Amino acid sequence: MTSFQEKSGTLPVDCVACRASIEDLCKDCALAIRQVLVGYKLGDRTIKAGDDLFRPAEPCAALYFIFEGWMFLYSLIEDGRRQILHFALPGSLLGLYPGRTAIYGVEALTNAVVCAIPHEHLGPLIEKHPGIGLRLAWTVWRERNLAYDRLSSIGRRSARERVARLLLELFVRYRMMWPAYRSEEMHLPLTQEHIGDATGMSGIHVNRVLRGLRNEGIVEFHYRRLRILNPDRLVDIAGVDPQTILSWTERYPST
Amino acid sequence: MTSFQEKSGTLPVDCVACRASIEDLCKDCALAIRQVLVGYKLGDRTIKAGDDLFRPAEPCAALYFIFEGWMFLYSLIEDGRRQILHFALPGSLLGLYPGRTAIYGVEALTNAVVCAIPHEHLGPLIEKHPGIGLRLAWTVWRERNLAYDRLSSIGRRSARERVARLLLELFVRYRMMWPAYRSEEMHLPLTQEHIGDATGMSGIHVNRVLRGLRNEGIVEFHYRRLRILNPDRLVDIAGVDPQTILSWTERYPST
DNA sequence: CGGCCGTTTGAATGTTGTCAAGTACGGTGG
DNA sequence: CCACCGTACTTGACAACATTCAAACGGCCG
Repeated sequence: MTSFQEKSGTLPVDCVACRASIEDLCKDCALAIRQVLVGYKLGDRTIKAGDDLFRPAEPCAALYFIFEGWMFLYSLIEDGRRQILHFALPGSLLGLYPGRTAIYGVEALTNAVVCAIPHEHLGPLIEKHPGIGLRLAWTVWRERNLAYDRLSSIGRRSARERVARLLLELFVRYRMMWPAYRSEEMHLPLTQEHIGDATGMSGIHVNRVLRGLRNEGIVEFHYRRLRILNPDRLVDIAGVDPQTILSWTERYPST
Repeated sequence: MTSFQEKSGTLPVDCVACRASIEDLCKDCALAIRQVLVGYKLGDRTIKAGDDLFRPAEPCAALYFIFEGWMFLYSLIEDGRRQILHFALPGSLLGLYPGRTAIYGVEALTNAVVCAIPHEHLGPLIEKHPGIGLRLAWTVWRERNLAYDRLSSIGRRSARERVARLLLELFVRYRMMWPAYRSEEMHLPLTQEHIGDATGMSGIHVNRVLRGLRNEGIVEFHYRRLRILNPDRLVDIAGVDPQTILSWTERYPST
């Protein structure tokens, strides 16, 4: 049984300096608004790799932002098979809307830190700062679009194309967060099983596809290390247009 | 080239009485807020069955609500294959956020009427009525959850289960709109091709699956007429829990 | 060094897609 | 009312793709 009340206490997140969580909500808001958010926050929480923030069908009492670490949303079916719905990087929004039980679970891939805003603070927060409501909607909207992208990939593309698309997505989203490291290599904390569960295929077949991509000098993924050898070919195989790739990383339009 | 300026003129939607479009945003808002929306509206537009409201990659200049008719969101890939992302019934939200080109297209399955709120009116509207921002976020959140449901279905379930789930979803969502007709029969304006494009399978295989379901006395779908013969079995095959089914139809929590 | 987890590979099986041909429905014009 | 036409549905045979099962290998950590 997980409860957001058990705050870590040891790791107070600095909301004002926080690059990750608040970016989409408050990039061009006055610094003041960030400080406002601090007032509505409940506390922070750390989750160990492999643990759940919440499980499927478990009530979820707060709105979370990931401050640090990788997590993923998943759903389970009766026979134990799992579908990964979304990989959540720092800045992702995690549980919205009070009194509802989540239809999916959230598990940490690495050790992670999330900050929580209790649902009952949400109404007052938005009354005071209406702009945040629209930004919230925009953040969810983006996640919805990403889900739609994945839907086309899984529904209409071959195993090879699906794997290529997922690796590309994770690479692009990761690199946006640390643009300083302009490397074609990254630490990707997944197993081939995870990739299979995210792309709707068996882990074993993921392996075969990866071998193919490696032999052709396109990408290498081995023991949680991803190397993009031929970015252009990868984009080509993934079959996503540049427009769409941009949409994975775009920020709230500052008018 | 479609443009929202070409208002129908012939069919002014009555926003105050409108059951469909505004329900989620304003169910327990004062009637006054509905009247406010009228002021922010641009006009209405009719779309003939088979026509697009907008095409993939086409800029989308307004926020639309479906007032009447069935539509669907789709994306296309190079070789012409299509993935249907979502079937939109009256009340669905259609294009959010300014200056962006949609990554998908929207086509009408039946003749349809939508009402449009220009993006530039959105900011002022929400400044004045902050509650609407949160409701907007909630609406999008629901669509995101629905997309996640579909993702598990397509990614992890057999053809038979996927078809069952889709028919169940459409039936449940449809019946919520007209609860008066408590019939197990409905007009479902799709071809088997549509079902295939939505479930990630070929139209031909959809046919085989439907034959199976018909032979077992579970559902009949023939020339746009859907009949649920054995609801319990259908839910069972679709493999969705009652909790999830409820989430497809739930409304904004009135606190 | 041993054990464990994740990866790698092969062979057999199964599900779904493709191709090709035929059939039924529903609307239109005579 | 009927003949006609186009679209959608139906069916079978075959091929392609992905899954499953089983076994071995590899890195990593105690």
